[in-house]
Amino acid sequence: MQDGNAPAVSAGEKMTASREKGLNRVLEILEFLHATQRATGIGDLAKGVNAPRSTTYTLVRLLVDAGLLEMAGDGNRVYFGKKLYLYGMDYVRGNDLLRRGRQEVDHLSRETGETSELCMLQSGRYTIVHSSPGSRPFRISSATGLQIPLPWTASGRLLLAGLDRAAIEAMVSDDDLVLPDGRKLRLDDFIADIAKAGTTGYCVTSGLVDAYTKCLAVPVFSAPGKVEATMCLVVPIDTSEKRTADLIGLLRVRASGLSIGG
Amino acid sequence: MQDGNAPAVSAGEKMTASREKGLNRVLEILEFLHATQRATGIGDLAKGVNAPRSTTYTLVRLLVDAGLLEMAGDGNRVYFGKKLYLYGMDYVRGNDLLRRGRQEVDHLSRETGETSELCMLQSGRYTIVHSSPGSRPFRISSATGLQIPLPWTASGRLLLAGLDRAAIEAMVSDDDLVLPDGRKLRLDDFIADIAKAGTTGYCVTSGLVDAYTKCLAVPVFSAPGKVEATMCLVVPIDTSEKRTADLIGLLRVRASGLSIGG
DNA sequence: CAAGATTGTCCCTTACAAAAGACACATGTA
DNA sequence: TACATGTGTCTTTTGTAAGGGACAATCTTG
Repeated sequence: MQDGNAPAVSAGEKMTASREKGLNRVLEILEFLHATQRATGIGDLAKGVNAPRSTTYTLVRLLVDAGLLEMAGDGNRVYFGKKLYLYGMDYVRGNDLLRRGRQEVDHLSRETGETSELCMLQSGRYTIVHSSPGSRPFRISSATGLQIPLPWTASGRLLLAGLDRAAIEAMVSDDDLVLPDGRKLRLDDFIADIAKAGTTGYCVTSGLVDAYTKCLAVPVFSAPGKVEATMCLVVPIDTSEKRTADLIGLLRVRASGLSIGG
Repeated sequence: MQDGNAPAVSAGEKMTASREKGLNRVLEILEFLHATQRATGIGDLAKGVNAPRSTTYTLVRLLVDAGLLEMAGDGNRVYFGKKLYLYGMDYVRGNDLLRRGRQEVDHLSRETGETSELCMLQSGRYTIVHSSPGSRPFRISSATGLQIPLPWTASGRLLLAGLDRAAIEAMVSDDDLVLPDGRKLRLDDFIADIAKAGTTGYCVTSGLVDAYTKCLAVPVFSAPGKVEATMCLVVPIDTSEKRTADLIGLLRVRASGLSIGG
């Protein structure tokens, strides 16, 4: 039986330092680069993913040869490579929803002037898959690919609609319920929100991730009842009732255009 | 010394069947999916990359958990996952040239009505990184990510400009010199073409990949003398001298806008 | 419905990759 | 001039993951 699932070690950092599988190391490397969003030296990379230098060198060379990573201009830094871009484009091509969703989001933000986003569940976390900045002087943009705890967002509530309590609990850790400002949501309230969002067909949250914005989200269905993604608008928190309602109406129309059998 | 670079085994398929590294298997899987461009069953995948079934199952599960692959809608097929899309977007974000190049290509094809492409070297092969179809009734489009032997294209000649003979020979296999219609280029002619393309600053090839098209290409520089990419237009082979010249002129202007210190 | 092919899971063995660490060579900085 | 810090390459050891193969559970198909 051994242990199997990483024992979390939080701080200790000794943990028998058992051998790691190369593939996992690679996944960590990619994730690390995604998190840092910049070309990184191999030494730093080794530190960042907590891997031996020698191993890191070997893996990086392999990945560079394969084209998944590229040496960044100046010298000894690496970042994502063309291959990953090509694979990503393949994903888009194979995924109608994403392709059309991106267009719709771009269109929406031009039309409304507000920041617009397409969001999906990504291995149990809320992920901004595509976003288009609004025309407001102050940008409220979160980077594409950003992963945020589900309870922080309106979209999160919609994405979990239709799941039973157990499934929801499995996806939401205790930490996730703590908002950026320190407040802590009650799990029951969150689950109630989800149920409500599921029935009303949209969700609005105010001042959750920050104090200045409201998030209006609607579901996009891949099959009746199955929420595949959400589209949302991020607007100033003082947006009027009427405009909010109008925007939600617009969102719903557009989302239903994207949905399949929803 | 062992062997190092895969001995090609063409047909025999016995080759001591030495153990393969998991990471390499993964790279093969990704490459296979890229080549087939469709969701694939795990069994077929195992056959496709010539790996044991058990290994393939393990690796696929790992990759699906990591989000690099996703189970495709119907049942037991897999294809690229959201993670790869996100990494790909990171690549674009970190790569000015690609970002601006894509825009320029889209713009060019709208402006001229011709199919327009951005091409780069990708681990020693010519790769269409982005393409935008023209407005002609018959589409002359090759898929993004397609890899083609360097000698078949105008862009290939430009991408190799600046390299010495040895480097060129290393990049071009004998097979690469055989055109789709069976004709075989002479290596010396090809190298002469490269030199000429390097000095004139553009390259035109007629009827190389197919009998109906001409390819007009210009280099994009990432540093003086260093060709990082090419932009090209694919036009009907009977395009007039004058229009051809005009288009090349346009291409050169746009490419120099993209270039850095070129 | 039997015979064949395909799918998903599990176990055991051993070939081999990950890790540790030594080395040579750059840098920077007291 | 020494001293720390970072980089890139090599070698050796050993823990473990890849591979082979066996299994039950579906789908095909004549």
